[in-house]
Amino acid sequence: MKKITIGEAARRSGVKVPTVRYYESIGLLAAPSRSEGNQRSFEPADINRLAFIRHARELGFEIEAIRTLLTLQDDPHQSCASADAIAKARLVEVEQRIRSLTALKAELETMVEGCGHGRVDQCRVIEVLADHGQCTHPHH
Amino acid sequence: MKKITIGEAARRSGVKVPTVRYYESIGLLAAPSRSEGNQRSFEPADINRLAFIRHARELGFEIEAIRTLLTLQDDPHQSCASADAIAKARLVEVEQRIRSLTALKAELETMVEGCGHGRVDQCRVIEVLADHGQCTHPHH
DNA sequence: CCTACATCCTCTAGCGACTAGAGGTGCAAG
DNA sequence: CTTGCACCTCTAGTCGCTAGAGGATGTAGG
Repeated sequence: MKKITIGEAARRSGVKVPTVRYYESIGLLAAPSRSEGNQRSFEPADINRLAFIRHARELGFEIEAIRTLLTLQDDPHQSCASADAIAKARLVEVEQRIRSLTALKAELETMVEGCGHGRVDQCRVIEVLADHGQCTHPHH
Repeated sequence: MKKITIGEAARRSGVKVPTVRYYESIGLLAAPSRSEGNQRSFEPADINRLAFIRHARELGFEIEAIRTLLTLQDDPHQSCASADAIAKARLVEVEQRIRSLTALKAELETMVEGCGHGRVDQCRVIEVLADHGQCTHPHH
């Protein structure tokens, strides 16, 4: 058995060292065995689990959603309906967020374009912020 | 002078009561005068300021950016270059975020579509999460 | 074997922008 | 006068880490 230190686990999974310890502390990752000198010694499976978590985090899944996804992964004979539901919910969130950010972008563009680069009292950025009624797009 | 209570200030500005107190505590809003019984009494100008803050927050500006925007608003003879720069920076952020979310959306769609609604060991959602190499889009 | 240095350990506190709750006071209507 | 809501302050919690203190371990070179 080659021992994988936390540093190497971090490098291989792309999760930072303190974050690995954090995941262990919240029970997302099982506590690994320890060396004589009390240092963590990870298994290859832990690296996979960390990579899974990292990827899910990059996709914006919350820790609790990931916890559910991981329990599903741990028991591959279950129905994947929950995984499907979680992913679908996340998709809806992302679509909503894109819509709202797109409206926002239009708003910001109007602000920036309208700015005459003069003094504040003619500045459209400040003006639009002060008066919501000037919003051209129903972003909120 | 009609006194505006914190509750009415909240209703009129769309900022929640505890959040109004929070803004005061971090110096975003000047501490208002108090009634005999130590209750806050706001001016109409405070409502405008709160509405400004709320709108800026909805547009995703950070508190420190809003602090700068507010000092600009307080002195309308200044150049609006800073306001312009802040808005432009925010626009760049928003555009970046939209791009990344759009890639994410494609990823999630692939996951959800591929899901045969069977057991976990055939589930594409879990599979893709476990193996970053299966990502079709360079979202991260 | 000793030293230097990177890496590891635990623990606590901090980030942003609030939000929730405890425990108490003020105020207007019935 | 009492009911009941709105107000007050203060502390602690949220999420997902991140930073730092202060110390122990592991490894490579001399």
